[in-house]
Amino acid sequence: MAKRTDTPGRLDDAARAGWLYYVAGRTQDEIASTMGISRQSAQRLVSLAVAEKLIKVRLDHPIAACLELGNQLRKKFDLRSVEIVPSDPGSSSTTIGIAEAAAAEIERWLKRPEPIVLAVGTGRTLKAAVDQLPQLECPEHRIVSLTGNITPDGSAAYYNVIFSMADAVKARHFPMPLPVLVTSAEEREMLHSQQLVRSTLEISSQSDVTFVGIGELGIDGPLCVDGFLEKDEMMELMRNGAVGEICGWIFDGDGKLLDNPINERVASAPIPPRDSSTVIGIAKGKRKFKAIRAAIVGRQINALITDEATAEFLLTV
Amino acid sequence: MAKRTDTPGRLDDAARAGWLYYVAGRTQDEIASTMGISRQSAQRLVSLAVAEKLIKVRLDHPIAACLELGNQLRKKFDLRSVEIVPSDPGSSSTTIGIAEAAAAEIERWLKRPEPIVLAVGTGRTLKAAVDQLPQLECPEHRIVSLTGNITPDGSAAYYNVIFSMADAVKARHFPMPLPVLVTSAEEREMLHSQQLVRSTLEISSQSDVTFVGIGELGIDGPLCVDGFLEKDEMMELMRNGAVGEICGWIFDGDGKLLDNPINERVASAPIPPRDSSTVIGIAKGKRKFKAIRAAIVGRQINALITDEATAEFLLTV
DNA sequence: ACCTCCTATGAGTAATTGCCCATGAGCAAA
DNA sequence: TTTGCTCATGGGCAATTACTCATAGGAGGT
Repeated sequence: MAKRTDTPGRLDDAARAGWLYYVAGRTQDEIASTMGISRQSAQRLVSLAVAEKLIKVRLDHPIAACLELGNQLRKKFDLRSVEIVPSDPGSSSTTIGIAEAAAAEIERWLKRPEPIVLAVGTGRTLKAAVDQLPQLECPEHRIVSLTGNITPDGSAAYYNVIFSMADAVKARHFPMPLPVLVTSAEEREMLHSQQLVRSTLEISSQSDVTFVGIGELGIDGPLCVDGFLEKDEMMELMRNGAVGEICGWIFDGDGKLLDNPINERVASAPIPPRDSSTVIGIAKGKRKFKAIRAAIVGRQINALITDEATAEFLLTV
Repeated sequence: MAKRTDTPGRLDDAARAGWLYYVAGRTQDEIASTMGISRQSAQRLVSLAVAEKLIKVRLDHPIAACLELGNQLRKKFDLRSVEIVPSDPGSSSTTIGIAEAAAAEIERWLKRPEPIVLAVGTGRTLKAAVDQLPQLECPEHRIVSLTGNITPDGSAAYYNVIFSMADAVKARHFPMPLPVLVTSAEEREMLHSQQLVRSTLEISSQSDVTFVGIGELGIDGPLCVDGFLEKDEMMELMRNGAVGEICGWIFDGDGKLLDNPINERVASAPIPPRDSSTVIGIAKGKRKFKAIRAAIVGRQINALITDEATAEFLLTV
């Protein structure tokens, strides 16, 4: 995953080829001859530009069906905002589409003139969204992570997105210098009382807008896959009615945070208050249906970015 | 030009198809079967989405701005090619950046398989560019100098670049065995009628590509600094509207060669014909703004390598 | 100095896309 | 109803693009 930097000019070339191809609309043959390389090399540069996410495509048209679904959802659940993107029935990706839409929404918030605090959770979907962000300069804003950046084995949590975000967005950013899960409620108390952590928690509580992924439970869910919970712990949770999690905070089918030993060990900041702050959940996909519904009805989130299929499910239940 | 709005659903479909194509990365065949239409219709929807600018493509890389500027310049002045490099506001160098870019361009030409004639002018910028060239073997090409290699005091002209070029590039090279300035139009006639000079002039007129610097006038400009003109001659020229020179050929603010005693004494080859040959000007910097602009509008050159700041100036005037 | 491994490159080929044309449906005017 | 026009459609085909494979060049290790 680490990017090769041994040929720094190569990305420049890729950018140039990608620009000529996508923006200027030249063919790869023309690009090849203007850049003095072979057609195949031109093709490689173009796909490199795509692979490196130098090329950002966005669709600038409200699709009527999506808008309508969004409106209905917003009314039904009293949400602050809902964004629906088209479903792609042929893809099993849990990020495609909503990542771009979330990136656009993040960008809109960051382009506001007045200083804001933007909080981010964690997860693959959010990571994919942040990867879509363009370079932005917004020194007036603050970006804070709700979740710790250390995994159980002591390494940096890959899906902690604030570092990726810092690469793209020039703003003050505040990681949470904590593990994701600690060993006991007491340890959490102790860590949270440290000055550095306290001030980060304080900032997060003042968040104007928060972007969070919504994780489903299950042995294939992120908490297990990323090694935060053992299989038997997961089974125990699910027996107790848990259906989803946001930033590690586990909730049941009504979206109520569970009162159990796991939640006592979650070191994440509390989700910013939904009455004073916009908390946008980003998630789609059948496996997440129950978790998303619970997060909404339990008001763990008050805004949503999802896809058509998920929206239709939410309207039927 | 007015778009039909009688089928409002059509743009939605276009948006959906465009989304599936560009964001979800599906093929048009897949889109067609998903949407229940023929492949051709899917293709039409996708191109409609592009034509209606529903699809916004953005390149997130520093050189994107340069490419965009270059494109605008190329269109505005009908240039064959334009290359813009990032400006370095902290540097007052008139060569940094464009020298490397020019070297890359020279290299691209020299790597062409078919034999070409490459002509070079003179000047510090071009010298810096040639110094960036790697060792190349291209015995099939010919490299010719447009300008003489003897200064008024009889020594070799330091900024005559063909000798530096010969060090790096193994090709047949043709210096111009003349002074830069002669004493009269008659002397020029006589010298140009020599067999050796005539054949060199003949080669230069067949140049496929020409690289020239653009000199500004003024008592700090190259013509004065290098001792080709006296201060009072320079003042006289500037009173007559001269703003710049290429290979010693002095032109006014409209890029028209001046009809005066100095130009009659310039022994350089004529600039190769711009309708049949690519003549690339290499220059940047505030002091050269007027000269560059004149060279372009007067079509002394038909291609340009410069930096962002200069490009922005050229777009505003 | 030699060897090995890795990566970039170019050719060939399959897949995909863009374009032109003939056709026919829809619609307005006669 | 007929006529004439426009425009979407789908087939066919040429152009363009993506992928696979074998090879060459170069860095790094022995």
